[in-house]
Amino acid sequence: MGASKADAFSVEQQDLASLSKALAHPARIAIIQYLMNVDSCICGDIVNELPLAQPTVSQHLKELKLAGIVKGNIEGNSICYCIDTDKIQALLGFIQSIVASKQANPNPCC
Amino acid sequence: MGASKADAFSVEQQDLASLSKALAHPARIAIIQYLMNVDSCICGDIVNELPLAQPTVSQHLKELKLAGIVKGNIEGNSICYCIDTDKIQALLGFIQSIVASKQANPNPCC
DNA sequence: TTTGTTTATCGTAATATTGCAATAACAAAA
DNA sequence: TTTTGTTATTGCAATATTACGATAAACAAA
Repeated sequence: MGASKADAFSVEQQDLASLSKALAHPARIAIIQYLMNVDSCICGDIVNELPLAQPTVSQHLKELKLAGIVKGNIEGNSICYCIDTDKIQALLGFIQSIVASKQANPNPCC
Repeated sequence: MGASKADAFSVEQQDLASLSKALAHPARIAIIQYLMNVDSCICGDIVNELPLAQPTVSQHLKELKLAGIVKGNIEGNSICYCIDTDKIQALLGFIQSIVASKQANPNPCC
């Protein structure tokens, strides 16, 4: 036996896990931080910013795109990548609810 | 060659990725949701709530504990697990900043 | 001490992720 | 058309994760 019993969980649980997984690599965090700073969205030089080869960066971008955290526009020769906040709001809401529930209800023991 | 070039990234990027990785499995999302609902923190029956065997649940709990998202107190025979919001605040801040930066700065192209 | 209950650890098989060289795909420029 | 620049895809090796049976460890209650 081995991996992936994910189907036994709710769609919401799977979605939150997928979004988290998209953020679960330092290179993908770095890509997001870069996209936040650049703001002019003249991406394409993301490869130069990261200590990784071009195919690896492309693969990480693909995962971010698939998770709906980033979207890309073809812009002539190169591609313009930007942050997409639609999907990530669900994860934001979940993490906010964790913090809020703890504040509203300080645990009796720990 | 293969996996793990994580050392090439900043500590902050690694920390955010680690926190995200801890959330990157539906079982661990389910555990957190359960701990939020129970609020009396009489854990231990988490195993009955999940479609997974006891060693697997124990392993997921260990990962959450290691990431600092959950902490456990020995309570006589069983163990009382609760949510720990200390570490997760960093991830909350990061995701908030993603959404905020996009609102403050709607991209020119996508 | 023995028994039962509860959680952790070990060992291992199945599967997923990561990283990159090689190469393809494609648009723009020459 | 050929060349150049840019991003995607393929294939594969290295490594990490997931899941669980077996077993250990810890402790309460007989």
